[in-house]
Amino acid sequence: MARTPAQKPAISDHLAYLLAQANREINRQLESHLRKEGVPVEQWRILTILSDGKGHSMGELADAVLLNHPTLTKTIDRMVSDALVYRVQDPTDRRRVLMHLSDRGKVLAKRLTSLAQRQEDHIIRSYGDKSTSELKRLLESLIDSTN
Amino acid sequence: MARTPAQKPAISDHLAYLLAQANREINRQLESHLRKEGVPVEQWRILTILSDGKGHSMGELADAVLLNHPTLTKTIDRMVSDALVYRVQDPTDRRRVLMHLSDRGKVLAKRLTSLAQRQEDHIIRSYGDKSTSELKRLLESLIDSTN
DNA sequence: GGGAAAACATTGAATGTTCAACCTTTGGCG
DNA sequence: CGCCAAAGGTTGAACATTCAATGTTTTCCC
Repeated sequence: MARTPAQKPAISDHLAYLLAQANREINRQLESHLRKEGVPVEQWRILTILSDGKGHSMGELADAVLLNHPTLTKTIDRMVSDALVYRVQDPTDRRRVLMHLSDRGKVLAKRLTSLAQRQEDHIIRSYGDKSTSELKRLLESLIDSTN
Repeated sequence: MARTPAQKPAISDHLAYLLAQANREINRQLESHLRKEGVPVEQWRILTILSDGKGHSMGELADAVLLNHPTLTKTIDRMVSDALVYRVQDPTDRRRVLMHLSDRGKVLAKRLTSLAQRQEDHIIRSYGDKSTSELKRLLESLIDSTN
């Protein structure tokens, strides 16, 4: 009697795998766009978050830019050396440090925004407007469902 | 005259950011499931790919498991030390090395498959069957569109 | 056939990340 | 008040990843 083949679980059926693959691909693309300014993706995220002009604590920042604390500390050390950002002690809570963009940081952030926008446009062109929005919507709701 | 506010580009509008965030979240989940066997996600991928019983070259594997070559070489070194996999020189092309699962590796792979499946089920329960399939479909097509 | 170029995998050094331990400051509460 | 636990951030050592360079083997092509 012919049984349906037991169909090995292909790894590409796993959401975890597809996400990792898509993320890798898109991240590569973004990297290659940001290469013009020689800035790593993580620093682009930091600069973008800080662009709102408010001071952000290290904890907030770490969450927002998807880095864990020690990694962020060291990344920020580098950016301070490059005079892109600076630390200010929070006057109302002296455990906390508030990060700010320097003038140099602001200028760079602006240039990066436009490079990142260029990537986004590129994706939309090759992948489609409709699909892109729909994918974003689903990702947001997936992220929500994990909290 | 009231202008619409210039709406700073929020980072969470970027597909690149949403993908990174979702990937991070789901990867964490998967990690915590695999923790029962103390195996990193990358090794789960390797074991799963090799589970088809065919020998895979390092190059193939690197692509399939989303690692670049030097990283894979070193990961495989560890797995060889743990007697999970072994190298065989390709008889038809002596530049290549074909990777195989050891018996120990096969046993572990089986256990991991069930842990990973448990995560997938968990996602489907909390996020929904429909959304999950739709998200997978969109991710696949995004990945396609980048090649 | 023979020599140059490409493909495959690995290596060592430089770089980046993580884990656990640490210091300081704050908040809670007896 | 005074103590102790928790929160915020940093550090140093262990670990993992990356980049460029290397050694083989194969392919191409004259």
